[in-house]
Amino acid sequence: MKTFYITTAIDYANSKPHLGTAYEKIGADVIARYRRLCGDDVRFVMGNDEHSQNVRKKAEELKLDPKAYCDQMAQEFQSTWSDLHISNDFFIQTTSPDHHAMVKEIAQRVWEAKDDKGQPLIYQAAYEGHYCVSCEAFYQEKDLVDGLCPNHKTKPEWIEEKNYFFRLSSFTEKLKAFYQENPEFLQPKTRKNEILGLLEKGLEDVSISRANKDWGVQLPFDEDAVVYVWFDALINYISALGKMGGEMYEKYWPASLHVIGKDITRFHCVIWPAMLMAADIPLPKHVWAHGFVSIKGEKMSKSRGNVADPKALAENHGADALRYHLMREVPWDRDGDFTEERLVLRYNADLANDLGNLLSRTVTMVRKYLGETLEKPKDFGMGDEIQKIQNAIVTYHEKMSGYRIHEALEAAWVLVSDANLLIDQKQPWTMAKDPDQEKDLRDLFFVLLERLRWVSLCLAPVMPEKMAEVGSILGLGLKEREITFDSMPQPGEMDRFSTQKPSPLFPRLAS
RNA sequence: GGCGGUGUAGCUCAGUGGUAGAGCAGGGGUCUCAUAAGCCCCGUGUCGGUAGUUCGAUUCUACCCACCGCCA
Repeated sequence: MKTFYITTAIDYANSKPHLGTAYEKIGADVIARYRRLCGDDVRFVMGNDEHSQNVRKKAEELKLDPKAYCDQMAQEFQSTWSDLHISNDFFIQTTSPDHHAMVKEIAQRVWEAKDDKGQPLIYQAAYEGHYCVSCEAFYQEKDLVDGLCPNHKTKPEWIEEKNYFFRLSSFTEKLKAFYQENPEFLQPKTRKNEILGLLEKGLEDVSISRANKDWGVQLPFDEDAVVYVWFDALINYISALGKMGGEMYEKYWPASLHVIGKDITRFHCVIWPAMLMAADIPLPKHVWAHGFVSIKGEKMSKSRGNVADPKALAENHGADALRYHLMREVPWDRDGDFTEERLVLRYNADLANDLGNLLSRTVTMVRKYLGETLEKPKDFGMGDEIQKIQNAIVTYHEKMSGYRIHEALEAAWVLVSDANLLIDQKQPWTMAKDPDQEKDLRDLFFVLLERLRWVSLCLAPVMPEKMAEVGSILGLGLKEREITFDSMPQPGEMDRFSTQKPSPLFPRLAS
């Protein structure tokens, strides 16, 4: 069985999940669920990044032990993800012993490694500069705005300390060659162009430690320093699989896909591959850098006070509706805007009017005209309609396997709108009055139920709960994580539908 | 400042060397199975601006403007 290891970026543990992080998790979840339906052995991991100084500071403010605070936040994140129907198999915390051990192991490996010229890949040097504690980054004089951090508008500290550096500069050519040989590694393409531009300029060495003893992973070769958060955080993708060389590692590494935001491609597509090369570990197959969700055209930020709470949105409109809306309105390869008004608009148009009502009218008519159970008609005569289902599925798979989620949804929606059209053209309520047309009526409803069955399968990655409901109304008796596209009866091959009385799947929302 | 992207109907976007389309919203009509849902009809918008290549450009080239991203 093909394995598929998918990860999302780990989140800073010191602020609650917002709509932007939710968007990333939902998109990754859709891909994970899709791969499971394709029959892959999927490992889907996400987690929290806990070694930031901000986390420790926040814990101090709350008078909590930092680790206790991290555990509390991990609970909060997981509860939100669960509310959003995220199907991750594991949630990693970077304060966990397994993660610490892995970071040390990899740091040690790199420490012992040398580049082509025989230079050590980690060396010590003095580091000084304007340091913003909130960013946990150094700034040069010219980057400051009126002497303040450009992001936080706070006065940075002047810090001079001995740091360990990773000789990233030695990897410029290797990475160029890597991108040459793996043009699909980073997608979408615009993000790749940015990285190629970086490589073209040549890479500079990066600091990978901080002089700090009490929060972080201690360097195995210097206990007075901890590993810098980024070097630490990236390693979660491996430590989430347990031990190096362990069963999980052997099975799932290298990762099939890292899903990240477009703001952190440099870490995932330059530093991370270089780290892995240095430690002699295979590189992940793909990185997908998604876009950002804005709110009413504005960037989401705490200072603007427009941070949307995904938990509340899911509670108000249903998690599946929120998932559908985000996946349909915010292209997975670009930025998009979110407003609750548009969510309601889309919900009513697509989910209530088109899909929900289609299910309702179809199943109601079947039960009324032909009874609760519909067997596949003998001498079934609408093969061309079955072919249309198949065509839509082919497009759907093309789009999904290229991670064009919003386009895949469009492809699946063809099945829905064509079904509504077909009903109006055939007018089954008229046919039902003529006993001679019963055979045609059975053919028609078989087609319609087959359409709905495949709609429910194709949309299941995006709306798992609601599509399971469709499945039970159609009497499919499916168990999540047990079905695959291939194991299901193919279009036109279903033996019988034992329908249940439908209740509105997506009740209309007041607009 | 350098590199890259975007700029098309109210909104979200697709698209082509021969003067442009979809969905949603809006207006009108119609069936009645259904969640007052469905279906049908209605879109002239200087395809960001200017110049050029061309018989002809929204589609190619150059420059400019606006916004965005990355880098400096």
